[in-house]
Amino acid sequence: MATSTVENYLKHMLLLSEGGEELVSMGALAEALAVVPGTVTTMVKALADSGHVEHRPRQGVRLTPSGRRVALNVLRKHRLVECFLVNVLKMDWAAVDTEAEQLEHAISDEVLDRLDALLGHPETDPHGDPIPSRQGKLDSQVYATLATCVVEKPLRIVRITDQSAEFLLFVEQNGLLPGESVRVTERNLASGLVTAKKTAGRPLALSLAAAGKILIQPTR
Amino acid sequence: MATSTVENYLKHMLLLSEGGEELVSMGALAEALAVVPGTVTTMVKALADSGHVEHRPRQGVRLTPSGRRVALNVLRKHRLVECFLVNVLKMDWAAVDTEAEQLEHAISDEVLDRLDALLGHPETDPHGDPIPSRQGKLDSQVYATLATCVVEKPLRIVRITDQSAEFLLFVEQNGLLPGESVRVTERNLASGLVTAKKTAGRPLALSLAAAGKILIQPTR
DNA sequence: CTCCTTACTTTGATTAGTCAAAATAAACGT
DNA sequence: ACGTTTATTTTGACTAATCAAAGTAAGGAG
Repeated sequence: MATSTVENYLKHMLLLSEGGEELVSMGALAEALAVVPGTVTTMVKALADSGHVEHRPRQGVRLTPSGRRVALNVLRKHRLVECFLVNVLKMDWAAVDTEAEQLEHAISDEVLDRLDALLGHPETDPHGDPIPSRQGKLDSQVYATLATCVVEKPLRIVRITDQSAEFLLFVEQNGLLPGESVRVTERNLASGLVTAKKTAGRPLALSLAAAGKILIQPTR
Repeated sequence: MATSTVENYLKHMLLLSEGGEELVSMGALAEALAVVPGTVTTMVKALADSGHVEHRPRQGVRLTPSGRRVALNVLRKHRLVECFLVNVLKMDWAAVDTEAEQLEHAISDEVLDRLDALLGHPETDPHGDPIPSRQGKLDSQVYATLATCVVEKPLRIVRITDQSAEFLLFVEQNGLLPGESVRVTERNLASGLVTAKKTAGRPLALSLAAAGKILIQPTR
């Protein structure tokens, strides 16, 4: 069995390679895992020996099919646990990521399946992040964001791509949860400001950086 | 925070000292934790340094109040998780101990409290083992067993003190679950055999060793 | 082309937890 | 009381994961 450290390395490689790039850099991984780069190099070499990754020295690292399988399983656990914590235990949206970080390494596949059934086989977690299927299929649809969408068109929020409690709290308090309807009334590249408005609500200003973390799709 | 290894040492000390004895021996701990005795000695000395136990060289070890507090918290997590797995996820009675072994170190106090509420503040887990209260109170009532009770008196099974899947499966298949009514029709010390009979059922023979793992109380 | 910056790798050391096997102490039987 | 058994402790070594700091490669900027 993979240790939880190994599971974390693989999970973060998956998350970092989601964003399109093929090879994941040591620096990005070190950042994500909160360790120094030297540690990552060492660990990645070990992971390469065990066949979970392919390491191109000085270039980056890529998951092998076996590594990807492990990573998807961990991600599935993480996101289903988040669903459980929010939907069943009614926990705070912003706190569940930290909790799931621990639980994802402790729950068995058996528990995972039963949790999945209990929750009615959800397709996304409370933040809108897609849940990998039992067979390892992960929805990798590319969405527009409040920073890139067409102005004045009606939109639906589908996903928040920042798990920090701080940002999630902000999102929650301004009613920008996945599923909500919204439209962008103004976008000023020069000032870096985006103004969004819920169907029945006052306008809300956000930075381009923040707007870029809110994924949307056109309504209808 | 205590590592899960530390939590396991403390938990097993608590369980081993439940049986009345004051000092827990290195050998018993090593056995329970499936490590060699030398490892336990080393670890116990570290635990003593951190104030969780009091170590009497060549005699044994005892939990300090702080160690006991940690141990009770872990045990509470373990047993509440077992309740959850059986009552909510409908998992197999005999399998949940192993699962809980992992989860007890991964769930936060926050999740613990919500789980407790969800389950309706149960007092015992599915095997009848008492759940420590949030304040650290643990029911330490001493029960009679099928090996020690009065013959022919009506009894109620309250607890099974063996978590091995093998034994639990046997218990389950013969309907000796906690809550069931039963009486001992015969006990032969020479042959080491106990015969038990459910109110409406055929007599069942067990060894004294097995009978001693089934705790009971007289009905009414 | 050379120097500089930046990312990456290597090296040596550290911590937690473990085992094997040797050393020691206590208890026990005759 | 003496030697033997048994439990415990000690010692030396190992693995996983980590960091600090020194070394190395690759890609610009001039």
